[in-house]
Amino acid sequence: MARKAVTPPVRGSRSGRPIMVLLDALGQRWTLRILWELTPGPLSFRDLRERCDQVSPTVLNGRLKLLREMALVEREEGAGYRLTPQGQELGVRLLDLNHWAEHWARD
Amino acid sequence: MARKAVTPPVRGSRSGRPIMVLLDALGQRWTLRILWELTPGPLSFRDLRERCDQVSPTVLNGRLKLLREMALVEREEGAGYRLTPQGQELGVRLLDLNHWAEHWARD
DNA sequence: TCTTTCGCTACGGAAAGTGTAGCGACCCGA
DNA sequence: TCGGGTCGCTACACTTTCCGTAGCGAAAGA
Repeated sequence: MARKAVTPPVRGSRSGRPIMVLLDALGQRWTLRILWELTPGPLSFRDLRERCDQVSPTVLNGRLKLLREMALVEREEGAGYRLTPQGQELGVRLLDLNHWAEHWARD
Repeated sequence: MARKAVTPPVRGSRSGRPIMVLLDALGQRWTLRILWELTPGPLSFRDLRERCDQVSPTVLNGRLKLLREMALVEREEGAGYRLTPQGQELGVRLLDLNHWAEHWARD
């Protein structure tokens, strides 16, 4: 498919629209979950893995790499991984989503 | 989710927390994109597929089935697929996300 | 030195996604 | 009444991604 792509790895869409880049990244399994688990505070690689239902380290590392490239997550010596300020802004949206989900579950 | 009842497999998490169900569903490829493409208005199966970079009909149908079970999307005779009121609430959040993404892209 | 914990990688098997072809139902104009 | 077009959707073989487990090298105590 074309998604193997020409040059750049944005994979999901060649439109370049930021939302597409975002949707595509968030649409990979565990990405949203990882952000969610990091919103309360920093976590070590292993702890983060545990929170995410023991997701395989291969995938976790891949996602963290992606999220770091997107400047949503960063690694801090000693404290493990944490959201960047930009990542926290996204986290706020996730919290809102959580709020909505609670309500949605009572349909 | 509670809606899908007891036994099976929300796949991502056994916690039952709605946000987990949601994150898991949205974390499947194309799910977020499909919701996004439906926010402006209803689309036929084929049109929707075209908007989603010609995603394979197999996957598209699978996602639509899931989204319908989650009561986020419904099919209307003649008009194709469209968001339910609940789906539209989610769409609002996606629009907000879009707004943020535009800003985020200028990092 | 021995042990523990850290982030992270290797690798083989399993699952999910992809691309193409095409079916049955429906409509519409000839 | 016969194509020809569109609709939603499925079948199926192929490819990519993901998973689960094992384990490495480094660092930090004991």
